[in-house]
Amino acid sequence: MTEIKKAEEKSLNFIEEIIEEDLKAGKYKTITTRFPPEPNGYLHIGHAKSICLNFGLTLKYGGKTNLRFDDTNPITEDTEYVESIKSDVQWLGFQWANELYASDYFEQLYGFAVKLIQKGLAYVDDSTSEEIAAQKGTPTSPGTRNQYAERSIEENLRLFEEMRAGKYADGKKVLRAKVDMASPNMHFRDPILYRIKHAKHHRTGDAWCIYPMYDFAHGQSDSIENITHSICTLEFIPHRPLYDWLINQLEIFPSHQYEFARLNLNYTVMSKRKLKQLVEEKHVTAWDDPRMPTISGFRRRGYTPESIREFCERVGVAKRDNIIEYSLLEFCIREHLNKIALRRMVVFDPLKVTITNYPEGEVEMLKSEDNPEDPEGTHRDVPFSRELYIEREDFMENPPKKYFRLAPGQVVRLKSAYIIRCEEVIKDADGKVTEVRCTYIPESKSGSDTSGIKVQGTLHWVSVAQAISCEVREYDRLFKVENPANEDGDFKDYINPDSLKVISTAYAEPALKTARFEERYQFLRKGYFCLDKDTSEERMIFNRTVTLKDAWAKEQKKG
RNA sequence: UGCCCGAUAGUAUAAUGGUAGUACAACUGAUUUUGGUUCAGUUUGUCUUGGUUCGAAUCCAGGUCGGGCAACCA
Repeated sequence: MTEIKKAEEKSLNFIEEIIEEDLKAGKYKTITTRFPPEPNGYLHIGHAKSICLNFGLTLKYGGKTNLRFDDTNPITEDTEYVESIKSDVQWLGFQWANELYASDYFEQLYGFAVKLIQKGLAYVDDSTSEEIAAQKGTPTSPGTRNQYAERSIEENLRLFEEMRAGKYADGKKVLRAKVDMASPNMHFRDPILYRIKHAKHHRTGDAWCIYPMYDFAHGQSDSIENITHSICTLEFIPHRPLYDWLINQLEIFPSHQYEFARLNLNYTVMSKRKLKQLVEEKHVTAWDDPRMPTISGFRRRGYTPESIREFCERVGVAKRDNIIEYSLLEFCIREHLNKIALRRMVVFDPLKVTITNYPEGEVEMLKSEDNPEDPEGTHRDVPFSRELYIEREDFMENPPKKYFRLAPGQVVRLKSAYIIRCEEVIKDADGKVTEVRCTYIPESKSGSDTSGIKVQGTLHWVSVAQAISCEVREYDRLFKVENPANEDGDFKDYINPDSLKVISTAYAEPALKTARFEERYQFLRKGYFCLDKDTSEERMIFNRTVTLKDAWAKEQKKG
């Protein structure tokens, strides 16, 4: 047998390399990761990358992944977000080992803080936030410590207890770690551990009026859960020394933090704050507006979990900043939908075609494949009659070169039906074409064509009498520029005003009468579509998930 | 002007001292009852300057460029 290396396995990303080394070295028998969202907004496609990474790792190497809500700021957090996050993670196809909350650990974290005070490594500071900021120094000049840092352990213990008891108003006191005010790492300059917030927490209610800061909650929660690999994004790199310092001083399970570059997508924004603004200021209809890069937005738009997972796989995991091209996402969804979508015909902008040699009142049912990619080869019946609609753009009175569609004297095939020839053009007083009269070639019937006629183009069509009127929503990029966050001024100035186009004149073939929400459709020559939740008993509404690749549009652009 | 992270085709991502590869995008062409799909092919890259080495994308040093860090946010 020849020693040709078999198609090389997919190379590992840097986190997988670390895990394989750890496992090989016997550092851990099994790994534990966590996905740690703050419930203060909906998840976006960037979170999807993190979800796929964290859950994917434990699926690959064996282990478990917790869903942990990082809910240490009661002001911004809400159960609505908790619910949306859970449903998004499950929709993506992942199941957490435990549903946990940083707020579950408040008592334990309080104990950690007491321990730190007892070790002389934390103190209560009465300074205002302005004073604290001023004393912090700048990245190029060291900070200075104030007199509160000299308080005795006993006094700190008493004061911290009083803070918890609600004796002080918001902002009057904070608990700070005593580390190094001269450190070049700003996070070491006596970071704040606890602050006072007399606010109702979505889970603990009024039980607490002091809340731990991120740095005193995240790493500790990781440790409590025995997280072996705590994976986060690049901006937390400078926090890592503090993460390690606290775990070390507290003498608790040594979780380790690893950082990767967050996902950015061009022509959109990827921050919860900005997405929230778009929702609150009504630039979009909701968090799940199909134009939003949220998981719920993509879901409503018609993206499948498989396609999002494939996308997250393809973008890779590394440490350099990146902006992924939207076309990769589109490739992933087309690839999946091409395999599973049911083919249907829908005319968006109808132009009436009368087949003058087809008997009036006659209706013929023609078979058309549900999906040519599907080996099962199921079909549905499509009615054909004397009066049809075709797409207005599929007819031109004076066509340019390489126009393969209908024109005076020209022939085209109607998909799954007959070849027709354009005989006559009817116009109104303004010269607008209102009807095209054609003849059909009876022996050109699809599947049993003996006409010998060669056509250049095939059109989609519907029979007027049986067609269903419906609405179609076409979406385009939300922003006009590749990276709105990087432009001068307000990112909202770069919103694409044409991101939504509503088509109310669409006519669908009758098979779509039984369209279902979970089903995916390809409207022939138009794109992939799904039923929108705004659909009512009276009217069906379809979202365009993505267009088909369009070589003709490209050709025209070259014009 | 302190500290930290990074730099491979248009965009991502491999190559872990030994032939710079893959995907998307772009472009040709073939097939096609979807101007879709599929297939075949083409173009395009190691930030820079030195050094180490038989050999450097990879190691070392200097530079350049990009990003992050001074919230009682996470």
